[in-house]
Amino acid sequence: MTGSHTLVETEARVSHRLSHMTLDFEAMAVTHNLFRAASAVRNHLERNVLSESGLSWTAFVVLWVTWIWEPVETRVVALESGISKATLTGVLSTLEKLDFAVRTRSPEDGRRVLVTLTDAGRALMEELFPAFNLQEVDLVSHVPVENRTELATMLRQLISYTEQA
Amino acid sequence: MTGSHTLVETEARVSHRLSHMTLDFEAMAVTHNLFRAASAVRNHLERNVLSESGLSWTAFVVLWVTWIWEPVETRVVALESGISKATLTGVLSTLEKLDFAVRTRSPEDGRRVLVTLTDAGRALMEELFPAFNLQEVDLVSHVPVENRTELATMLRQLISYTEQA
DNA sequence: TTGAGATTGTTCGGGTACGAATAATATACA
DNA sequence: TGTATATTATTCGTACCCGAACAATCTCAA
Repeated sequence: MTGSHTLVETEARVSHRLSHMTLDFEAMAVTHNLFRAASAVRNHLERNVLSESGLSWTAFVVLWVTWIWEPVETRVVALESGISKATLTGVLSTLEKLDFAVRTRSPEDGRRVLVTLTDAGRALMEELFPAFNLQEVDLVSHVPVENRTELATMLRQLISYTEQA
Repeated sequence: MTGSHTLVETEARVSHRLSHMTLDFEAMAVTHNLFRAASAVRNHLERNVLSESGLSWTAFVVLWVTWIWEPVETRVVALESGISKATLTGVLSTLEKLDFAVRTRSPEDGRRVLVTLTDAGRALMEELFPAFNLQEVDLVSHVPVENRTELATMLRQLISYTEQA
């Protein structure tokens, strides 16, 4: 998953390609590992928890957000799920086809659409979420206990940068 | 980008939904922030560096990997880029159409395909990569200097879990 | 040397993923 | 009252994304 080359090898190669430029390898390592970790963890959870229920990663996240905040506007679901409105439209159509979620037009504002889970959707989440969390525990088991809170904090600091812009 | 709800609110809601179950909220916070950070940083870099060159995130990563290791087998490119072989086929077709990369069949092994950059591809990377790194520096500026190496290390620990499985 | 098994890249089908354009609805101001 | 402006979800076009099935190629033992 990480690839066959070490970070040191990669840095040496990059230095060679850009020996005339000043680069911040530490910043590079952080973003590089951030994406490797995210995709590795995501693929792992998709294969070990989500695949049997036929749910994609994004579909699960949307279901999760809805489960917590229902009834909730699509605008909020997209924001909380970290996807665009356009993407959400497609994912919601999938979830409606699978009979896990329902769209309702808001009575107060005709532009808004509210999302709710079906009973099947709620049942699925009650079964899936604990299994999901169990895998998450496994996943972070390689990070020393005393560092986990700090890791979450630093990740949040990364997020905070993009928010202000 | 983070959404309108705080982590504390979310935890309270989740507790309410699953009050009868034991959950590890710290593990949850780590993976949650991991994905938020990855997608936030990715979107930020796509908008601020990649958009003007018409390159997608994945196309850039593939180009980057090829740039460093060329000539390189597609199998390795896929592995290093963190995408599947199937996805790479499409991305490489895009890069060939844009005249940034070239596919060559390996002389020694008829199954293998080697990837190389065109002159245009190399020129693009020499221009793009420093700009990219500059943004990366900006991105990590909110993480205290003395913690950055540790952050990279912890992310690598997350990756290491999925490798063994 | 031939044929079973492994490896590699592509194709296929279905589902994200985004920005831009669009249609429907609501708001504000004249 | 009406009309410009803003806000919302959807549609559209293009590109990614994966697993599974596939065809081409290589390996190695009988």
